[in-house]
Amino acid sequence: MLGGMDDADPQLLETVALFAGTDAVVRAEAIAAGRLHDVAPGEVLFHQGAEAHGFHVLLDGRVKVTQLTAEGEQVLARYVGPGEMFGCIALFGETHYPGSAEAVLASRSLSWDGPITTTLMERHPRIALNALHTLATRVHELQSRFQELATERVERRIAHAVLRLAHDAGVKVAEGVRVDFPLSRQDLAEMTGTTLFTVSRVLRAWEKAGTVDVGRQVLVIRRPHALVAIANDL
Amino acid sequence: MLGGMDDADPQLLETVALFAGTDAVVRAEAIAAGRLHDVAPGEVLFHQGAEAHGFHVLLDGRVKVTQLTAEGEQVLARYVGPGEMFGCIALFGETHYPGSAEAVLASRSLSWDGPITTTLMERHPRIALNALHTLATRVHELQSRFQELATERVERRIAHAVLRLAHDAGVKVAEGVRVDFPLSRQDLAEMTGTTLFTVSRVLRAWEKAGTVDVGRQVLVIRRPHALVAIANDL
DNA sequence: CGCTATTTTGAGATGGCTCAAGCTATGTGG
DNA sequence: CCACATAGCTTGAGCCATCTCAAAATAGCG
Repeated sequence: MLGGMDDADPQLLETVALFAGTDAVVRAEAIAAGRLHDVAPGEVLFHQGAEAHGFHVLLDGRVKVTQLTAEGEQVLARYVGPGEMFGCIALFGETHYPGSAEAVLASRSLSWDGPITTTLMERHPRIALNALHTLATRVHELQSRFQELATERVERRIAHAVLRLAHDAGVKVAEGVRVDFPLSRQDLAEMTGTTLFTVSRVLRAWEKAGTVDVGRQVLVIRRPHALVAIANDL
Repeated sequence: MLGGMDDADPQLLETVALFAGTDAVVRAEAIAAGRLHDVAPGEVLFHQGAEAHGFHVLLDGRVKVTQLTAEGEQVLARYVGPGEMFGCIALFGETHYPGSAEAVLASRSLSWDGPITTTLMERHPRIALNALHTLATRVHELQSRFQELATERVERRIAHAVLRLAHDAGVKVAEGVRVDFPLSRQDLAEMTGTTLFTVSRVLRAWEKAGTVDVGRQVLVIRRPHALVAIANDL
């Protein structure tokens, strides 16, 4: 973790949705005003309940955002990929982070504190509109997940979660598509509102049917269309 | 439903969060650019799947936003109260409404189409920042509901839903706090991911314990603290 | 090569769903 | 003003998807 951004690559934000439609000068200004963080897998970027000190964009790697309940149960809010923003709820809404962010791969992020973010957006409304677009998409996705949890059985929910992971974090390999970061049964359970035991049974059944290959924290989707069929209850 | 806003009350938007911190001239400009809609209970403001034709602010009344699944099950996304915006996901994110909006009381709303909204926000970044604040709060609330659905049993979830309704749409009456619009067992079931039968049993049990009074589409909370105890599993 | 975290599998318990039947406010037309 | 229709609600009984808990197997790591 380090500050001092004078030597930073000016192209860092070129493919970041938040800065879409802004010109290079604005992006350079933003890079200069931000702080760059480098974290190793397992390192925590911020803790649930901590006072929000910034708003982040992930440049590289993968970050997992979780929420812990009062009873000690954990829920996995989402995995953040390169180019996505995170830790933004605290900044625009609450004053404290509603969840924790932990790197699951070596990651690099750029962050800005509240006043800087506000100034940036006031001067460049396009950035605020981009952020609105992203948050609107997030609300929509959360509503879909809520609907799934409210109306679908476990197997379908897991199928949806796996398809989403394949789409957002899948890399092509010989046998199909592999999720590009370590993913345990527990993680999948926390995403879909079930237990690691049930996830294990479901994945095992899929493996026997030749739909996926599973290993320790490894998931390879062999036949995506079979999962689509399960997800859509065909 | 009517357009032509020349005779509209210039104070219409004074207490609307989206316009907080803007001056009267800007609000007058916004009112002039918007369309006013009057709807009776049961009337639909927009249908799920329809192309988004606008972004709305509720001035008076109460609107229910629902989503229908491919299998025909319904989920209740939220109730919208005076001063809140709705139908905004479609505008900033998707191009079609992800849900339907139906008035549950006589209601009045003001709406703007996409280009007007964008122009307004580009000229007055404060409005975009206010919208960001609102959407961030929505994401946070949705995450809480998701967490509840994923980790809590039915009775606690219903208690949370009822407390939220009392807070957002409660009016003081002699016996306690009444939810100020017609609310069926089915509605509560669609909010909490359960069935109307289970909701009926739970409310009945609470009534016997003196915690609430229930009737046809009527709900009065007599002892909020008892519900808080249930919601927090004390 | 042993330690530890992860995963698998089994057996039993159960919360909440399903479906059927009856009940009761509320509104409506005669 | 009453009989009736209707939408909303209650209650019961049986079932089953999923959870719980225990124990063993496996894989990776130091």
